Amino acid sequence: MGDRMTELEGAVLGVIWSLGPITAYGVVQRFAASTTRGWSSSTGAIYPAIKRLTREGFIESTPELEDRRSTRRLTLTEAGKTALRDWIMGLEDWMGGSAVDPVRTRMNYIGILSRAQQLALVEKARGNARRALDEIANFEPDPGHHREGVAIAARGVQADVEARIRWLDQTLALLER
Amino acid sequence: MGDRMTELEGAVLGVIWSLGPITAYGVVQRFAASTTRGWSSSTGAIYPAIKRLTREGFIESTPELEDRRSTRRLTLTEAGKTALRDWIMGLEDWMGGSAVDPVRTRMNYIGILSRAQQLALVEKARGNARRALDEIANFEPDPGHHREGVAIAARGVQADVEARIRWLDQTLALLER
DNA sequence: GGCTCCATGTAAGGAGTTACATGATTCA
DNA sequence: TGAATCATGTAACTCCTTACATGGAGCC
Repeated sequence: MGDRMTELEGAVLGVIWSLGPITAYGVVQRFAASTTRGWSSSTGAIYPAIKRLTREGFIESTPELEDRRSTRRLTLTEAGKTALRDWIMGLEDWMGGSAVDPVRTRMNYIGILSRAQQLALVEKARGNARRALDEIANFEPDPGHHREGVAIAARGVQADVEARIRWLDQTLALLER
Repeated sequence: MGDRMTELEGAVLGVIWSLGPITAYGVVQRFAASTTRGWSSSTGAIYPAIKRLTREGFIESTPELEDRRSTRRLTLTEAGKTALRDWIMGLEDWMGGSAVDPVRTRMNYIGILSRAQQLALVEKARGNARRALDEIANFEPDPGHHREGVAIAARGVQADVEARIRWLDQTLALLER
């Protein structure tokens, strides 16, 4: 792609690289199963993305002959691997600061709420975070060929959610005081 | 709005509530100045959002008479305040887990990189995070009428980025070993 | 035979991005 | 007077979401 790839396109290349040969449907399932909420997992996003990436020559699509569904197995071409590397290394300067987060965004404006509502909001957020942490703990990744990166990312998610819970606990103590 | 508001719309209501009366241009500047990267701050997103919210009756727009630019000061209507409260309290179950993050996403696929590239990536991410932390430390929020929420959100951002740096430090140690 | 899952797609609509256009005000 | 900033907006484009459509495979 002459211009930069979207996060979805990059992630699709990554999934095909680590889990491929895989069907487009499999890619969709993979996104749906992610513990990280916010991934689309909608066919209306992923199929067109795969089509674009195929058109660029990054994905090779070979039909499964023993299946009369129009099943096709996807793998990365050499150009696709290069594109994946470039996408990963093309981390922008602003990435790695704090991303937009729906909980923090809302927290800015809790002054408009009653104290009871504020407490309810923070407790709800903490409940959400705890549930997410459980989900992460129980999650076992697909047996892809390359586990190291997945394990590192998983620790990142965990550290993130744990820090959030500590923050919410402090906030709760502050508001209850 | 019959259907749910977007994050941008909610945040716009929040900014107008906490900083208003404020011009649309001022709202744009406020987003641009945010330490949280990922906010649009594009007129092509914010002006139409304000238009939608005005159409819904959430924003009142009064022309500034002593200014021949078409300057208008925005404030929230009562319906707008209710909508802001509903948006804040309408935190979905999945919010508060981990959001999509460009650094973590890429980390999943570092297996395709050489060890040198892996180290470069992690170091770059850590540099980004450190810079973000500095920016947060030096940031002083606008003197809005309601500081408590802003202070809480700021602590959240700080905790988030600090956790990220610890994670990246560990990852670096792991990869260098 | 019917239900569930596998598998691939498209159509309509909405929201955000980039880039452009226009003009007033302020300050050196 | 010229440049930077204040101030409002639109047009084209891209991508994502929701919803729908279609049909084969596997299992009870």
